Amino acid sequence: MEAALTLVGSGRHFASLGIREVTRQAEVVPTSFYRHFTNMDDLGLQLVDELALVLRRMMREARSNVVQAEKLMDESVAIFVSHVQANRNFFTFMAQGLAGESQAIQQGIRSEMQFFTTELANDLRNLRLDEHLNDADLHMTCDLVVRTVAFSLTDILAVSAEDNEELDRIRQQTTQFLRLIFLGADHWVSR
Amino acid sequence: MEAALTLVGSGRHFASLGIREVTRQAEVVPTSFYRHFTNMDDLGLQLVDELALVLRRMMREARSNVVQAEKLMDESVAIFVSHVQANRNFFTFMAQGLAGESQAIQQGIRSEMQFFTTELANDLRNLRLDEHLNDADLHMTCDLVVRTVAFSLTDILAVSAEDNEELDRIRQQTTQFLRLIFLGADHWVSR
DNA sequence: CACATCTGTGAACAAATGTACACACAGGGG
DNA sequence: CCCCTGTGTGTACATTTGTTCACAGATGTG
Repeated sequence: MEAALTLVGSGRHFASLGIREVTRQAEVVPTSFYRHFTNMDDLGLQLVDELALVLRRMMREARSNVVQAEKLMDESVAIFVSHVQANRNFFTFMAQGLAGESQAIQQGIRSEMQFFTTELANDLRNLRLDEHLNDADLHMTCDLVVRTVAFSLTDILAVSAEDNEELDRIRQQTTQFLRLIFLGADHWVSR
Repeated sequence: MEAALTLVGSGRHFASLGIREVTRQAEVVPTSFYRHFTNMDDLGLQLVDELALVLRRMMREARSNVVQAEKLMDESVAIFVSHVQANRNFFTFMAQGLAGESQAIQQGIRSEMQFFTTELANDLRNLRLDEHLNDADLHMTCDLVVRTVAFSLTDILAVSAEDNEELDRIRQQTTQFLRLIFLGADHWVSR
């Protein structure tokens, strides 16, 4: 799995990886592959499972950093970006899987995002933010937020990890997106 | 190119297609491939060029349908969805390329989206909407809109083309996203 | 008509791929 | 101590792949 991620991180697309290629990278004989996976698809699914862990760790850190609603967005975005940097290959895999991977993998990533959305909605409820929104509308808002952040993934991954100038631009832009969304949510009238 | 799109439409990922595979689908001998392309990457780039045409056609139709600001969003979303249906394979290719394809292809799709964003901003200016926004903020808003619609692509492509019920849900959801964004834009204060 | 340009064909080949099988060795539980 | 289970190895083979080359028919232009 690590070998697959390495290859993905080096510009290859997961869907185009072969068994032999992965085992070569893992410095293991091709036959060994079948000891752990039946398929490349199988490997992908297990990667999704690990990805879930990465996301949960990120969520935990974001939650523990809630100091004030004021800086909430800037800090959350910053945490997101730094986690992407720290797990670049994982997130590259995720970005690739958002649209394109096998049915099952795509489904897995998608449901992970849904989970994330739900958790975010809960958190906002607990923080007593956006109290004028009913559950459906709050969920809708969070959905849009998660999508927006997920999309910014492609921006982050498109720039080299050291280009701090550009990274800062992305952070700023993403924050602005979120600000715009929540501003809309503020004035949203639930029916 | 048509053969490649067909394969992509049938669940394969573009990055995993081989020359022989494509020529087989095209009912042509492998050697013929080199008469037209040097690479699979080359083929992909030419697909991006054609994709640009598809997008422009869609934009034209959306523009000609501007009747009133009231229904603008619903109709634009409807036009988008119907174009995706009509060019399913093309849009599948686009969704795959948003994150994952070779550097050049990804870059191509990305710049096509930027073009789209700029055009949208121009249109809104001409319609005298959101006049309180400065150019930068209007562009930012349009960027978010385009991203949101692009993301909904993955939703549309994930459901079968006949599931009208689910499609309607997606249309409705996307429209709501846009409504939320523009509501935010309404109250945005440009500095 | 002659000619150049495009596009497609067939045969060929070295390289790589997925998968199967029999075997080896390590570790831990009975 | 023995044996079972998990993991890795080496060999093997039929398929598939990318790419090459020389050749053939169509096309349109002079």
